[in-house]
Amino acid sequence: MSTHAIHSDALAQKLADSGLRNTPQREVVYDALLTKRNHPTADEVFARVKTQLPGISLATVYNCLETLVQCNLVRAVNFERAPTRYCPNLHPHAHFHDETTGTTHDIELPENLLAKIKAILPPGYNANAIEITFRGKMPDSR
Amino acid sequence: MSTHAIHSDALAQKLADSGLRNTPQREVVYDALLTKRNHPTADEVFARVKTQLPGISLATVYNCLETLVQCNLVRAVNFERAPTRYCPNLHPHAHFHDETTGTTHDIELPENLLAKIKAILPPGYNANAIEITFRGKMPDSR
DNA sequence: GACGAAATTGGAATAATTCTAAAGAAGGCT
DNA sequence: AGCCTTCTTTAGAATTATTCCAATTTCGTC
Repeated sequence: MSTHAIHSDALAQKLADSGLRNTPQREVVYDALLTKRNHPTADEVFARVKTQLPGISLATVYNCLETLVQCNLVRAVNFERAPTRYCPNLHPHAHFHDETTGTTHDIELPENLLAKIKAILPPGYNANAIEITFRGKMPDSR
Repeated sequence: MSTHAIHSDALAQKLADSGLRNTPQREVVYDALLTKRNHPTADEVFARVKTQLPGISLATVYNCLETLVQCNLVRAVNFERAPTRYCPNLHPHAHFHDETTGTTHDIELPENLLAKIKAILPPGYNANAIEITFRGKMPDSR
């Protein structure tokens, strides 16, 4: 069984839950994110999936990514007006943006800290998403 | 002494610290942010300052806002590819983006919590900026 | 196998921001 | 005061990520 096929079941399931169809395009896009988890942009995903599905269009890549975000299989990560990046890590986590290399890295976010952060909201404020982003330098960015 | 003048001293000081000049354009842009602190976009700032300096250009508004950000007088706030908003609140704080109205609100961020958040970074990671953004619904957004 | 809905496609359109080159102000120096 | 250099502003063009559009294509269902 290929890596591709391993994930396609979970994908098909989530899509079905949302009343959406599974398609080759959605599979290769999702697979591209899972295979190399370095927060690619839509353009980068496009480049990757073209090798597997040469006829795919950039518009479709955008559509598929949006669909995956809607299904909660992928998170869209925005950083200071740079192109949106996509992240298949569903655990609660923050992002660290390395100024030197421009790369983005996941930072584990303990549940109890997440709770503490949510607790700073005044009563009545109801957050259904939190985004925490660091900018700075990493040990090995020379 | 006008509100305008009250702030222009601090502005002139910070600009001088960075080797930059004070100009009428920079003053009215900064004043526009201080007078109505509702996280305006560059376009909104442009609309405000035109009443005081009719000949000002949008490019200049962008330039001035960028200058104020460089001087650490203003923070640029980005939320999911929406136009950048500008915030003259220099205290450490998070942002809450109300899904219903599209408005952005400052949320006080206690120093010790900020320290705890920074502490999740692995050794060697050096953050010089943190951005924390909530998305959700506020009590009074009907 | 035909029908209707959903998905994909290429290209045009959008919109925030940045770039560019020229004109305008401002401070320093003699 | 006058000149020189540097910084700033300006208008408009350019850029670029993303979305929109209308026309196929695909797919599940009857």
